[in-house]
Amino acid sequence: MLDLKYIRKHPEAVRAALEKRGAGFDLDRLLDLDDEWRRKLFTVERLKNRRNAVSEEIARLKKAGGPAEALIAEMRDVSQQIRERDGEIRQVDENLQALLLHVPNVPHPLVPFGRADTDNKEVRRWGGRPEFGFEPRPHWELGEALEILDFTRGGKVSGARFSFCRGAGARLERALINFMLDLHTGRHGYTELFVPFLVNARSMTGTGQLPKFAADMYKVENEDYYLVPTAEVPVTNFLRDEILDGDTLPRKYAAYSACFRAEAGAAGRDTRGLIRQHQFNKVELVKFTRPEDSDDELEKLVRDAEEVLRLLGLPYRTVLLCTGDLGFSSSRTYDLEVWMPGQGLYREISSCSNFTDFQARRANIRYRAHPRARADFVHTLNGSGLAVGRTLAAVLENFQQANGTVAVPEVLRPYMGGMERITREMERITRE
RNA sequence: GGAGAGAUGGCCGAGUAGGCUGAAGGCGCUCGCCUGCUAAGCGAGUAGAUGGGUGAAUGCCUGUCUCGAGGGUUCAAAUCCCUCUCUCUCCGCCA
Repeated sequence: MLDLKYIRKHPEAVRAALEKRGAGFDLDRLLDLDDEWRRKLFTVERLKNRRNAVSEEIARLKKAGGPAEALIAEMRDVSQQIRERDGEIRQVDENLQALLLHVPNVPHPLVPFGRADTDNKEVRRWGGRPEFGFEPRPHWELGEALEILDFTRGGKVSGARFSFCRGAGARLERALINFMLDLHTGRHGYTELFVPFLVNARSMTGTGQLPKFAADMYKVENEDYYLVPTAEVPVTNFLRDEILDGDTLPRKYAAYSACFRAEAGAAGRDTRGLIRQHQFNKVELVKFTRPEDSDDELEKLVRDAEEVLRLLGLPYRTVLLCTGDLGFSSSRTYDLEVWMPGQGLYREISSCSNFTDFQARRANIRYRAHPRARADFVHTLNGSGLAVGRTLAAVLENFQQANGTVAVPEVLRPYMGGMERITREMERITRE
């Protein structure tokens, strides 16, 4: 969330930022509530000051054996007034905080203005699109033909937007996860975390999913547990309510998790294949930095994610999101889009964002620049490194052969027991 | 799930016959002194949030709140009562 004091001091700057995002938000109502809250606070604090002073006086009188009845009677009345006014203030404050949690982050000055994803700016492009001597097929056709992806049984066992990986497909999924984690922890200096897949509402609020996007998530009935939509939530909240030593920054974590998304409002979109599932795997990168370092760290984060695609040999482009396409909590976001030959389009496979102090303020994550310095909010960043299901789909489509088999990218072979090619594999039958 | 114990400042840890304890003491940290170097020693300082005032500013002055969370009793609660959460120990159950 934004700093209320900042909003109070620079209401026009905030208004302009919200306008650029195309976010319809009633800033005046928030400012009015803030004003009301401060006025009421001021009056009740005067009463409390009086109560504190007289209470001391009463203690002194009683000790000296003097008469305190008149003062006690007066305080009875004052305390009653305080109770009433505290109630009013609390009401105003709750409304104010609730509203504040719905204000999105202010876009970074370098973010291009735009209304929709068509206004995003491509910043680089890597890899030639592979030439096929045949019509490349989409991954769901390849996967089903090879019997490594099974959407029909996913539907039977769970429902729409669920699937099974089988045999070499399951192995490939696992290989990708391990390859990504090994790369980021081994060469990019991230510390691996394995995280809870269920988190509480406080965590969901910390990273910005709640309260505004409750409909996008799965909640466990009768429990304060949500299924994580991304490892960003548990990893960022890993350091919630902590004060970090400035010397330990930046802190970089890589975490695999399953991700669960309700995909409310996506009815009819991407109904085929692995692109939009209710459950998918992802390796997430999260950084905690000093405010002055977050711009540079975002660039490095994007490079770390791109490295995965380069090593796999998957063509991609990097896109800077415009103001209108920016996520709620983000100040600046780069998307990586991988080339999908079977569908003839670039498809988002990673999203790397700088949240500045927006999440840190919600989750109360601070640091001290020096041991005596006052604690200040860190900046948080995160990015997919990468979405595993979509990566698997991209591998199938980019490495498909004329005969319907799929070559295994060089870097994955050690993770696949040396397998060089995925062919249709019959169920193994063990005989006694 | 059953029984018991606990939750205090960056950390550890005092504080229950309610008032002068926002909080002893220690550790850590910062500054200064001392020291050939290191270690030790000496002195001072060191919670957070928020309102108001003031300043060009690092700030300074002042009020309020915070001893797991919420509620209650009282003129007054870290201290009494209720509810909840979490942690630890034992038992049960389980991967």
